[in-house]
Amino acid sequence: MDRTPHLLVVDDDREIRSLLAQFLTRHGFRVTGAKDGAEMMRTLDTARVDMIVLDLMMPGEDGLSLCRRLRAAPETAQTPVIMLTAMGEETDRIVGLEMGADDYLAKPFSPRELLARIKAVLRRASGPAAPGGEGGKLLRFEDWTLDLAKRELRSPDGVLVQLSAGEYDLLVAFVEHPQRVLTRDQLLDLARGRSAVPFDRSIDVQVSRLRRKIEPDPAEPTLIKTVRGGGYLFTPPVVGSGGAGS
Amino acid sequence: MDRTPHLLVVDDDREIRSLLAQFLTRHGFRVTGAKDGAEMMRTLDTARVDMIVLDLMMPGEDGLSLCRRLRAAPETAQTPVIMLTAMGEETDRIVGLEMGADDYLAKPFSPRELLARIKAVLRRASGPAAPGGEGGKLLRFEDWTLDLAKRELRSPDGVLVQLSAGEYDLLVAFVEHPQRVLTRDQLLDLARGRSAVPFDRSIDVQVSRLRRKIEPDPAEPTLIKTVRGGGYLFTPPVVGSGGAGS
DNA sequence: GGGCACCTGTTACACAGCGTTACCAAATGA
DNA sequence: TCATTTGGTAACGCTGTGTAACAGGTGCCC
Repeated sequence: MDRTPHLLVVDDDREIRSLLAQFLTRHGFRVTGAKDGAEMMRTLDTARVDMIVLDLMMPGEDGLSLCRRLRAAPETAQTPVIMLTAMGEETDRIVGLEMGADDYLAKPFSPRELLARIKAVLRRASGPAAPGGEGGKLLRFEDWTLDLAKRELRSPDGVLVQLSAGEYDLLVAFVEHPQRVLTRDQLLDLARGRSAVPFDRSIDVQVSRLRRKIEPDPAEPTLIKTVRGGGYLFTPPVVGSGGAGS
Repeated sequence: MDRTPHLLVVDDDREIRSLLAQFLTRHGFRVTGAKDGAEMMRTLDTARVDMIVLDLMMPGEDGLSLCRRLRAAPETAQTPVIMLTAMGEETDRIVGLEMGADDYLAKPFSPRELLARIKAVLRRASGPAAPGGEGGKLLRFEDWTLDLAKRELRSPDGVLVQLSAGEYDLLVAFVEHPQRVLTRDQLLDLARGRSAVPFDRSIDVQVSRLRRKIEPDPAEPTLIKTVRGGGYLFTPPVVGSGGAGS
């Protein structure tokens, strides 16, 4: 299962579609392009889409009309829409928001801005139906299951593993940033919300305690690897996560 | 150990390069300058670079075109780019995604602002784990398998070979630049992110240790050959992703 | 409130990784 | 051949990491 948020970019300009796709993919999204309303509808018919980035000005049916259709159909009424407007279309922008877009962005816009808006809208929408964002409550790695709602960890044989609060928080920090080297500072920030004091060894000790509970052989760790001079690395891929932002 | 982020500043104006280098160095970054695309590529070929600050307007190949090339090459597709644009005519048209940069800054800008953007982009770049196909992080040479996600090396018979962090980093440097002579300086930069001190023999020693673990006969190395007066050469072809070249 | 169980950060010590040094061998050049 | 340069690697010491032991803190129960 793939919980990476899936974006649908609708724009008649092939160049823009491709640049957007490239940029957003690089930042952890799955992106599909559509050159017009028909292609958009075809995609929506067959794929789960977490959000639509919609150009306002398009030949044929324009973004406004498409947005109205999206809102009218029950399957897409809840799907967030970000509207791209050309500069100087201020009035249209208002109409766009009235039409049911969740946000808008005036061209030309900076990539950083687009990314911020997308994340904000996804976060806002991740409450009820949308499974993107932080939606998934079950995270799986190797054959372990981490239940974020219940704060429970189940081993591959389904046994409940008792974790202390600190161990659990540390594990969540790892699981939400898998396959990346995390410094002790980052882990301290993610799991404890504080920064390091000189000669702080608390992360080391906590990692050691966590390993004792989840590693098949704590003396030869495979799940949580040490990177000398760097920090620690959670090695297995994690599924069920929406890849938390920074 | 030197894990300070390495920035590559590309600008044809020697003055600007030097000022930026000075300022950013003072704020804890390692900075390399390049006066044009060719110099940029040469640096990227042999050094680990965490981020590129790229001037848009340059004689010869301009920033936009360079940025496209960066995005097209698998080794640099993920490297964040901040674009420096001259305020004025072109700016509005270009500012958007057209450039494929992660952020942009209009000249004249305050150094403080650049610093803030750099930090923001670096923070963001380490956010969601790089996508691009799950489990695609496998590199193979001869019959060895190097798993970049898990930081593991498997021998031809599938046995896990225990590598220390330093040995692993060195091997990655080799594997990512196979079949070309790498000087000790380049290896030091790629594997340790630092530059050589006088009479530095650490690479020699580390190569020796690595050979002991991966060469069939360490006395007669075949994988890592010594190039007298030049450096070392990783001989086997590497498949999986990103052969060097260009 | 006192006793108790549990958690978490600190300290201390053992050990392993890495850079430096030193010495030797191999390659190069005369 | 010898002299010189260059690379291989053993040995050593510094530094980073694993973890046992300890101490203070917190919440619970009687």
